[in-house]
Amino acid sequence: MDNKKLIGDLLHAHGLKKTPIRTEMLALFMDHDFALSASDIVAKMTAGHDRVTIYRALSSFEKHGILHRASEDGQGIKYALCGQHCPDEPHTDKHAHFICDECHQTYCLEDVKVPKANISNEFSVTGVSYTLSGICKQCNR
Amino acid sequence: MDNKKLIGDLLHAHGLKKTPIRTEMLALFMDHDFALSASDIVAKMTAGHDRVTIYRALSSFEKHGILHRASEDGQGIKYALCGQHCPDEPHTDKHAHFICDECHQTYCLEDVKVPKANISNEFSVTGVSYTLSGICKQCNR
DNA sequence: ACATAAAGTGCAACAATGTTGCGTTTATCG
DNA sequence: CGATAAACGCAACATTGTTGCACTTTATGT
Ligand SMILES: [Mn+2]
Ligand SMILES: [Mn+2]
Ligand SMILES: [Zn+2]
Ligand SMILES: [Zn+2]
Repeated sequence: MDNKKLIGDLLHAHGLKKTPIRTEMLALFMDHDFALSASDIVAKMTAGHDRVTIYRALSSFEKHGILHRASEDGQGIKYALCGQHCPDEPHTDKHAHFICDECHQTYCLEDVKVPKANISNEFSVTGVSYTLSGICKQCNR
Repeated sequence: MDNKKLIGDLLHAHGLKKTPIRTEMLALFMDHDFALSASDIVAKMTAGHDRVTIYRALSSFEKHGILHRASEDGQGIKYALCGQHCPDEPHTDKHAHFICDECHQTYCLEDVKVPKANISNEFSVTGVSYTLSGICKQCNR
C-alpha cells in the first residue's frame, strides 16, 4: 500500500498542503469502493477531529476535482474519488451511481454512462445525473 | 378555478380528511408549474401554520401517491403533483426532472422518459432517477 | 343533531447536516 | 530559519426534518 506516496503527489499537484488529516481522508476514500459522507469520515478517522475541518477539506477536494458528489439524498452528501482524467475543477460525472436501499451505500458505476438528454431547447442543460437504486451486490448475495 | 372541487375529491378518494391546510397546500401545487419544498409552502400559505403540520401533510401525500419527490439536493426535498394515473402508494417517477442553477426551481419534464438502466445484474434495480440541470426556460429568456 | 373515533394540528424539544467568524497552528518555500 | 498562506479548532448559528403528547377538527353512524 504505497497510497501514501500517491496521496502526497495528488495533494501537491493541486497546490494543497499535505496534512495528516487530509492524507488520512484520502486514504479512507482509496480504501472503500463506496462513497463517503462527512459524518462517515468523522466516524472512521482515528483521532477525533472537528467536523468543520472535514467539511472544509471535502469542499476543497471537490473544488479541485479530487472528489465528486456521488449522491445527495436527504441525509447528506456522499463523495467519491474522481478518475485520473478528471479536470482540475468541480465537474459533473459522466457515470451513473447506485444507492442501496438496504445498506444505504452509494457506488460509482464507472462503466455505466449517463444517458444523453433529449429535451426542449427552452432549457439549457449543463449537468446530468443518473442515479439507480435497489439492492447492491453486497446485500444481494 | 374549480380546483376546490378537484381537491376535495382527491383527498376523499384517498381517505384523507379535507382540512383547510391540506386544501390550501394542494391548491398551491396546482397553481405552480415547479416543485415546492416544505419551507416554500410555509412561506406561501396565508396563515402561519406550524412546519410540523406541513411536513406531516407532505409525507401523507407522498405515501398516498398524491405527490412525488421531484428533487432532493442538499437544501431539502421538493415535491410535485403526481399524474392522475399514478398508483395509490409511494412510487418513483417515470419522467425526468430539471433543476435550474439560477432560480433553483425544479420542473417535472413529464414528456422526458427516464432512460432504462443497463447494469450488471449483481445489482437489483428498483428505482431510477434522471435529473438535468442548467438554466430553465424562465431564466433563459 | 349528537356522540364517537380517527385523523389532523400545534407546541416543545430534539437530532443531523452544513456554514461562518475568528484566533491559532502548521506546512511549504525562499 | 523566517515569512506567508493554508489548514485547523472552537463557538455559534441556520435549516431541514423528526418525535411525543395534548388538543382540535373532521367524518361517520345513530
Ligand atoms: Mn462517481
Ligand atoms: Mn415529477
Ligand atoms: Zn447494500
Ligand atoms: Zn430558472
